Amino acid sequence: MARPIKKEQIPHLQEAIKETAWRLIAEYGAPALSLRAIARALNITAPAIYNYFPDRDALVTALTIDAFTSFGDVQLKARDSFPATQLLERFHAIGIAYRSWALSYPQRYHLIFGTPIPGYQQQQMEIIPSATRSISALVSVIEDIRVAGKLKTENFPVPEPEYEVQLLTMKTCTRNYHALSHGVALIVWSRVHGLVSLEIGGRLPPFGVSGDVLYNYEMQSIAKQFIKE
Amino acid sequence: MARPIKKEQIPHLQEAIKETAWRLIAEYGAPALSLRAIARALNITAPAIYNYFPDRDALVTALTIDAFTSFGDVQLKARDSFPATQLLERFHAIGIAYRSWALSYPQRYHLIFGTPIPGYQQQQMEIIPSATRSISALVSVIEDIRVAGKLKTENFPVPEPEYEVQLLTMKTCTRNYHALSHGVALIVWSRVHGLVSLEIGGRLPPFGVSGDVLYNYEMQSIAKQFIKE
DNA sequence: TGTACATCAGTGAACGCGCGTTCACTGATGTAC
DNA sequence: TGTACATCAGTGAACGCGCGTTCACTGATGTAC
Repeated sequence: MARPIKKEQIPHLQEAIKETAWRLIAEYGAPALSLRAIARALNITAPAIYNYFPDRDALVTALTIDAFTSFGDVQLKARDSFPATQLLERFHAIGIAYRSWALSYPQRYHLIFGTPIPGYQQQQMEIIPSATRSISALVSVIEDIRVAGKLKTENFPVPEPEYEVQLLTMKTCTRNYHALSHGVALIVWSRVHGLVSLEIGGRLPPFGVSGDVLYNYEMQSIAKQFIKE
Repeated sequence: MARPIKKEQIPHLQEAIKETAWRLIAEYGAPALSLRAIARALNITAPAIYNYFPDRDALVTALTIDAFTSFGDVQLKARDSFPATQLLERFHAIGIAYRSWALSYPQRYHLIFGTPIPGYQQQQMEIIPSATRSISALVSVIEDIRVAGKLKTENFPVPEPEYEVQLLTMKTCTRNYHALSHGVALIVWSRVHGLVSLEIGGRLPPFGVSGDVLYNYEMQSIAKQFIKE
């Protein structure tokens, strides 16, 4: 049984724990993260951590939410770096920011978008809001493009009728976008994720084309396929 | 110091160890794999495994090579299910086989293409041949398409001159394809990998379009972008 | 201003666990004569 | 055909390790009077 967490505590150590955890994750990867290693790095005893997180999984959940939030902040900031009328620029800025964040924090990217940790799918509920928000920048811009009549969706698969039901849980988190916008965003995301995850996984190098160049090409391909000019 | 492995040993237990390892990986994921768990499942003592693999990493390396080999077999078989003249059909068959293998063996897919295990990049050398072979089906078909003059590569980024040098290590494993073929194959692979890894990671469901439908759409998009008809 | 007391963040010892790996061994198998 | 011997795959005990988590505790801090 874990100790109850009191809200009056000074958040100083709580933040220090998370920062140290990120440092260790960046160095050794998320699966190797241990409470004792964090405590060691902070010159603290391991049980002290239990004053701030009920157990190890709760810490990982908090880190995951923080990562999604940080990533979402960057995505939304990129979108809003152009006025709402310049949809293509917004789309492009989001794409650039996506890769840039992943290259800056490869282990955070792996934590939130990489191979799911086995036996750690339990409390997904707490993560969903921040995860949904993190991709909302992309979906919202694609929805705006659709509303402006500039989304090319010939041949795009039509979402099933029960789509509405499946999406109920997310409705509290996002605007009620058109199903096509969600679909196109998903494909765009999968392409960007594919390239970025290969790059930060170190599987691109031997092919003579740098990550930047390939990524720019892929972004242009995506825009050409889905956006009318 | 690990015991030397004698070649005269009956391979029966060696195979049983690997099969059990795959079963455990399928159930609990690769990072959780332990020699003791394998031994337990086989009604064997853990040290017995050292008669077949010098240490845990060697076992994981062997499993990785097997996974790449099995995956490569499927890819090559898919390619060769159509005669060398029907390039588009070959291309399509490879794509279908890619997703199908990943869905059948999600944990193997994660092991070879997913988040790299931290602190386990050492003996990549032993893996490279099987890994290179595993994607050679795709590259070879794209090269054939290029040679047939049917590859669309307008705007495709031109590989750097030092490309030749970087590729030296792979030359023993693959035919000497044109750099553009490698580049296009890389983009195609990243798209397919993006969608498939999201699907087997369980991150597609709430979007109302099934994995098959999305995947078929994506394959058609790829073909339309890169292949002249 | 000074004393008694409550709070509670962090300590230190301890728990039980599973892990990789080593080592001397054993006992079945198979060969040599 | 029968005996002596070598081989060696698998055993069982043991090692040292780091882990998550519990628990009774302590000692600084801050409040009440």
